[in-house]
Amino acid sequence: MKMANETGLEGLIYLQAPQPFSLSETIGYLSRSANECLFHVESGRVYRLIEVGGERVVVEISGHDTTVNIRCHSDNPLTSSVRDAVAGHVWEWFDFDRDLPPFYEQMEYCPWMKEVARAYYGLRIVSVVDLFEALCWAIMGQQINLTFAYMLKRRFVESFGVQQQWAGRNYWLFPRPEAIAQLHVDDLLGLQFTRRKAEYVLAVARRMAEGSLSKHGLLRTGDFQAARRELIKIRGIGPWTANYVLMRCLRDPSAFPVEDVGLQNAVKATRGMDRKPSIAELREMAVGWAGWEAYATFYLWRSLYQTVGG
DNA sequence: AACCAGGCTGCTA
DNA sequence: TAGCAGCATGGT
Repeated sequence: MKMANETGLEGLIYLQAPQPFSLSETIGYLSRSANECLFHVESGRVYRLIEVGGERVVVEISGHDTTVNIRCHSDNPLTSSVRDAVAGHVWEWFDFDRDLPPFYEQMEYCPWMKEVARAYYGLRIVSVVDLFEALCWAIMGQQINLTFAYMLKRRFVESFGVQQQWAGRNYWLFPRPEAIAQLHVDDLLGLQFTRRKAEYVLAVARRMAEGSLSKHGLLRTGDFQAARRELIKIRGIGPWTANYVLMRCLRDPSAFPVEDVGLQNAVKATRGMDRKPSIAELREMAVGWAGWEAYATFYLWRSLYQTVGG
């Protein structure tokens, strides 16, 4: 991983953000749900508990578009290796490796998408760094409204996750596959998982716990298509879920969850259609996005809700 | 109260 | 191979 000008002093890390980058748009995206249980936004700052190198650190993110400040709160003094790992985590979280100008150049040829691209200029895909979290979140979100999906996630996290307090507030780490692998379907039915979703999540947890499924393994060849095929072989992971995970976790900029109802509704609203586009129509509309489908999708999702800004 | 929701599986033809 | 019923449950 390449990191630009990362320096640190005690618990403070400065990341020089690649340009363009908009921290306020990013925070706007992170503010989309009041029901989010894994991080929160307060006074324009993002707070989240992460675990890197065996160390648990509450990161507090502030700053501006050119420099992102990460204040680290931990029980132990930060070693340089943990500091590097925190910096790397945030770097990936905000997709700082991406060279974004080609995306905007390409969107200029799509009359309606270029407006969306301009509206959220500097927004980068906020990734879900942990593969297990990304898979579970996608499975939980299948065919239900987002409000209910957030509730399912909260119950799952608060039942089986790792809790830590800082400054009088509870923070949670997403449950580990090893913990979930030991559960039974019945343990999740009480959280209002459907039987199917419970089966899917447990099977994914067991694969990850035994090591037959991992982020590194999926990315090993660098072939996103191969990763997609491997994911779709798993029961409960269909095209939408595979593409969602490729987009949010494996960071394939061409991943395209075309089956996504939210995306369809965003296109309908953006283009003033009187109905949702069919999947075939959406594919046709997206031919000009080639290579950047994930970014176009993310921007369209962003257009679905309004925030007061960072 | 019907219809929708960030789909997937497994059965039919 | 393609089409589709059934799933299961909360939100609006």
